[in-house]
Amino acid sequence: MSGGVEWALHCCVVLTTSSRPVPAARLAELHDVSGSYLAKQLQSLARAGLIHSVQGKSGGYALTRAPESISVLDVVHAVDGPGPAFVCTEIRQRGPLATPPGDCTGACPIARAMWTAETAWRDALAGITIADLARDVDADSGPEALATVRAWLTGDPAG
Amino acid sequence: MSGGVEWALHCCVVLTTSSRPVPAARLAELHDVSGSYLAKQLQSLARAGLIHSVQGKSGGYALTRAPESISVLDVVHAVDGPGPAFVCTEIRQRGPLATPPGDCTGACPIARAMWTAETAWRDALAGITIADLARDVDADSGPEALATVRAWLTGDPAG
DNA sequence: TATACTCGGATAAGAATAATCCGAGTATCA
DNA sequence: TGATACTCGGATTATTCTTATCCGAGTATA
Repeated sequence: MSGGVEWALHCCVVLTTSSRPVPAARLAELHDVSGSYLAKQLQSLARAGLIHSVQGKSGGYALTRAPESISVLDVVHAVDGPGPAFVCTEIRQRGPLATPPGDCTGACPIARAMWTAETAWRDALAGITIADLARDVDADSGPEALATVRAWLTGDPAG
Repeated sequence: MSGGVEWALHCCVVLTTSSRPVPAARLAELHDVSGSYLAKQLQSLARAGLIHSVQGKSGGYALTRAPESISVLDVVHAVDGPGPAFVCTEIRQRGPLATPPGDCTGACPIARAMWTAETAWRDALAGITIADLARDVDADSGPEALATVRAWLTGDPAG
């Protein structure tokens, strides 16, 4: 799993505090990460339609949908791609004892087992929304935490 | 997820057919994969205690435990390592609005969400054993499939 | 006792990730 | 209305991890 997922999730959570677009550079400064690279993750989120970009002087990124309708799985798929983590190379069809292609109607038992587990993983991620995460942050650090973030994000660049 | 997991699982399944040690080179030929690299995965399995190596002229690898007591999760952990796929870099403790370390008693909500999903994934893999996979192969390809593999593995090197 | 076969760890090549840069476009402000 | 300053966007490079390979240590065999 690429580390960009963590950054993307944190960005989505803090974006729930601001209805105005937030520049990528400001998000990078808030999290103390490379702005040049965070831009890449934000572009992935934008391509997936989770956030939308606003160009121009007071532009930036803002959530496209309500936080309740953005699942953690949506973010993971946007950043890491929707493909399965386990890729079956059809080993059973290779070697001297290869299974005839006619007998390979479905996926091989090993791939089925791995994909079943991945489905459980995806179902768990699909059941958690960005709104849930924001609520958990409130529960952990108190409501003033995200309020402070909101003020910092929308405040004066001199900070 | 590294591709070696697929090879390791296939090797464990075919090893259920033979009580005698099977050389790594023979397993590689059966699956038509790089013998030099498959050796690396088998060594990982041996270090984890899932298989044991026998040196000498008629040596090779054999399962250490009964197939019913080796879970798919055991194999994945042996090859890919037991660490979590999602690593939390404690972003909340960085930047101008860093959360004080005193407030960070537990994992942050984002890490909790990701790790909950990983637990679901591990639970699914822990519930499937190598014996289950071998039974599924029988169901898919018929009992003669693994019997043929057994004969080929233990048979004359001339093939 | 010599031999041939086995595993085991240390060593290079390749791919994917992580990080960076500069050009295209738009709302702002004079 | 026009110049400007700030924004995003894709193409380019460095680094880490995975993949692949090789040769040396050890043991049952004959």
